[in-house]
Amino acid sequence: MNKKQKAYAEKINELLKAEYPEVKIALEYSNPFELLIATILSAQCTDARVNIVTKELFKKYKTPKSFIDIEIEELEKDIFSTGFYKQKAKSIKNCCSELMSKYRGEVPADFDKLKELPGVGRKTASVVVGNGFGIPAVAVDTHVKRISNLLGFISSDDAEKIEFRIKELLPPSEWVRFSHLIATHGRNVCFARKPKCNECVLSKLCPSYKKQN
DNA sequence: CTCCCGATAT
DNA sequence: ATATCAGGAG
Repeated sequence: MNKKQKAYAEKINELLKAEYPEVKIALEYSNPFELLIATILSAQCTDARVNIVTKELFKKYKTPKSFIDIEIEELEKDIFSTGFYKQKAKSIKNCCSELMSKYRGEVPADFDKLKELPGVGRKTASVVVGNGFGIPAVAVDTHVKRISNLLGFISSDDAEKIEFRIKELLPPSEWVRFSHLIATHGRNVCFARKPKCNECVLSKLCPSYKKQN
C-alpha cells in the first residue's frame, strides 16, 4: 500500500529535479560553522535577508569565540533585521559557548549532537548535517510543511511526522536535494498565499490543483 | 500553547 | 491591515 505512495513521491521528485536541475541551498556560507549561524538566523526570515546580514556578520565574527567575546547588545544590533533578534543573539552566544566547551570550537557532524545545542532544533540540525557534512537529512521548513500537505504526502502540521514521512517515501540519497527542491518550488511557484498553479509542473499530479484559481 | 519580532508582498 | 518568511524555547 506504500508502494504507490513511493512511486508518487519519486515522480514528483523527478519532475522537480527536471524543473530545477541546479537547485541548492539558498543560504550563503563557506563552512559548517557559518552554515549553523546562518540557519539559526533564518527562523521566520527569508534567506535573502539572512544573506544580506551574514555578508557583513561573517567578516566580523569568524569563530565561536568571536561571538562569545562580544557584548550581546552589539550582536543584537548586528543581526537586528532578521527579526527575533534578542532570542537569536542569546541562542548564538549559548550555542557558541557549548561548541567551545564540548567540541573545542568545532561543529559536530552529528544530528543528535547538533540538536542538543541551544537554539538548534530538528530543522536547523538537518540543514547543517545535510548541507555542511553531506549526511542524509530532511529539513522541514514552512514550505515542506505546506507542500507535503497540498500534495497529500501526509495530513499533519507536525514537522517531525512530516520529516519521517518523507524519509520513508524517498531514498536517503534524495533527502537533502528534495528539501531544497520543495523549498525552491515553494518560493518560486507554490506560494502560501497565491500559488501559480497554472505554471506548476506538478499540477497534473497535485490533488490541490482544482481547489485553486 | 505562547512568545519572540523585523522585512516584505499583497 | 494582514499574511508570511528554510523555528526554537519555555
